[in-house]
Amino acid sequence: MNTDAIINSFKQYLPLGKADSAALAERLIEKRIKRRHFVLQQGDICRHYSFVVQGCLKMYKVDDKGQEHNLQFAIENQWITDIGSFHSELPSELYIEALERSIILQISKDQLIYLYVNHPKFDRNFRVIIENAFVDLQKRVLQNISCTAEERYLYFKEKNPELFNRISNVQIASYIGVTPEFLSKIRRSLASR
Amino acid sequence: MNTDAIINSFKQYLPLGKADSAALAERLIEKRIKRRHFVLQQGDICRHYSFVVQGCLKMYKVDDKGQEHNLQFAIENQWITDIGSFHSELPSELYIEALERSIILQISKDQLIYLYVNHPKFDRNFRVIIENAFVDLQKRVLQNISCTAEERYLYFKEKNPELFNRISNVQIASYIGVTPEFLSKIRRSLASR
DNA sequence: CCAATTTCTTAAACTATATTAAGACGCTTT
DNA sequence: AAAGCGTCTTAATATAGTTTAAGAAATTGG
Repeated sequence: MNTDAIINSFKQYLPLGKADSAALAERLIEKRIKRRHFVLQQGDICRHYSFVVQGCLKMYKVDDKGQEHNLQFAIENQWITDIGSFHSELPSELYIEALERSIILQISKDQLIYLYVNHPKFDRNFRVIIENAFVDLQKRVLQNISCTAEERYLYFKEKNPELFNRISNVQIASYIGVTPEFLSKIRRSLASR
Repeated sequence: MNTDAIINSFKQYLPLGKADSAALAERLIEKRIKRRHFVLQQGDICRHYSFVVQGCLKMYKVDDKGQEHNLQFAIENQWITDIGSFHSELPSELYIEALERSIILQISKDQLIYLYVNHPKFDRNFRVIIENAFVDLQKRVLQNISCTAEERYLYFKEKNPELFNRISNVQIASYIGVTPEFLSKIRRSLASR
């Protein structure tokens, strides 16, 4: 199990010392997920935070009509989890599914609390991670209530260049909240300018 | 300055001891805000977390066309701040404005960090507050990309009964992301069933 | 490599929402 | 009482986005 990436990823916040890193490494579980396989399914309790070492995951909800709505993607060095279910220990309404063959590192609630209590840096680090995610999510809400689908598409492309070239337009359409047909129309209109 | 409400509000998470409560109370600033006056204006750095003791505030963005888009409301016992600006110390793009004559308690970044370092319960408490806000925000994104305006309106009403009867329809329309005229249409259609 | 599946696109008809303009109502302020 | 202001509504017209259906191109699984 290679934990370099995850330990490295904390460097941007409060870097971990040797003891912190070791404590973390001991508590991680590595999983390999095939394309189209699930890390979390609706109805299950989300028991882990997952860090993507390699690959790409999506988290989404399926509505009454069976349509999928993408809430979040995660590629290398990003975290993904249903925080609501994780903390409440109630069944999740979401799926987390691999878009590519992926390798993830997971930590359970018990182990995370152990880290919070015994290695205070994790407390701070995870708060910063959530705060950043929160700010991004606020921007997304503002966009959803104030921008056109075309603007949301261009913003997604600009802010996620890596992801943009890695996933299908169907996935992007589901994320920005339009049908694939309409996204196709947007793309044609943009191309012809 | 009455700090009962704010100390009480932490009870639902990790209750504060006497020393914690006193440390917090010492670091709060009380402000009285008149209707239509600002706690934060676009271009200013957001220097405080604000806790509403009494009254009602809204946080919103003004777009290029001068339209307001409501990101968040806060009534009694709720927190409001531009977390992005607060942490980055960069100018905010948002306004926080009083919809009613309000009383708030504010804490600055320095003082908050002091609490985090010397009274670890605040670390945990503020993380939980943000996690809960994060989960609500995710639900709102999911709604925005998957529900009709009518569904968003009904959900808002159900989840915010207090607020619903306290603010104008113009404010609700701006929050759910439709024009006031269209909200009026939705309401007529609902009334006639 | 083949067969199956998914993806992307097009177009026409339809539905949801925005825009513009106008008038009615209730609240404040003078 | 009058004037002004914000709110709510209505309606006509315009635009944004969905639905349905179909076919071609690309990707994937065996």
